Amino acid sequence: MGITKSDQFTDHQNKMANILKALAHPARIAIVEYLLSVDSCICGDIVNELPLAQPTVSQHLKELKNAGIIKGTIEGKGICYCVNDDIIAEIMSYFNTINKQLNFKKCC
Amino acid sequence: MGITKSDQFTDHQNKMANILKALAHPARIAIVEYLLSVDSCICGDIVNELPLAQPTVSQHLKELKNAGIIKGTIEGKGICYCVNDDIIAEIMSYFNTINKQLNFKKCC
DNA sequence: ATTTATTATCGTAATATTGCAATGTGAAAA
DNA sequence: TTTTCACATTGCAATATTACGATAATAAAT
Repeated sequence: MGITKSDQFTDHQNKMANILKALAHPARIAIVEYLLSVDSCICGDIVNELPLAQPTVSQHLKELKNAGIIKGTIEGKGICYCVNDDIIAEIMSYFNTINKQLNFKKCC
Repeated sequence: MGITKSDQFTDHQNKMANILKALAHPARIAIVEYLLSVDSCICGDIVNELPLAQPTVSQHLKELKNAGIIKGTIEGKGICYCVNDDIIAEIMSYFNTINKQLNFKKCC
């Protein structure tokens, strides 16, 4: 099928899966890493930094934006992008919980 | 196309994307959460816990195993599964780095 | 040896994702 | 206002993913 049975899982499970899906592509990882590699917002040159055509980059940026991973604000002619620290905190908190549960297991 | 240009990105970017992709599905999130919800290894009843058919669950388990997220050891008739703490640590370390870089940014 | 229980694999259908050329849009600059 | 620049959208082709019925494989139990 290719269709996920989202309704069979909890909202939180679907939410986490969606957030992680947004990061589950090397181009989108590369975009996030690039946004972090400079001291301030990036206005304009993301396309030139990636080995992909402009429409492809635009699509990846859209997916990151939809998942809440990055924020974009219009700045004159171009757009200013930066990483949304709230969602990074959310991801870290999720894996922290997982890690805590792991510590209580004496296993395998 | 549907084909990712992996060769255009670094090994680490591809590796992180693959790890996160393994978790980027609510069924696989649910599997991990279930494995953590009990005190020891799970031997046998993962299929009954999920709202999916047995071949589908088997396929998801395989993807989690391939990505190194879970480990499975044959235990008599069934298989004992548990979460691989090494890879959870790796994920946490990655987002910790991201978070540190975020703190140095005064942005947007 | 046959049955039973558990997991894996195959084949296939439906849908999703990735990538890009072509084209559209909107705002600043000329 | 025309051009230019930056980005978005559309449309399409190629490939990947998700799901499951049918069936195989494997090992314990009978």
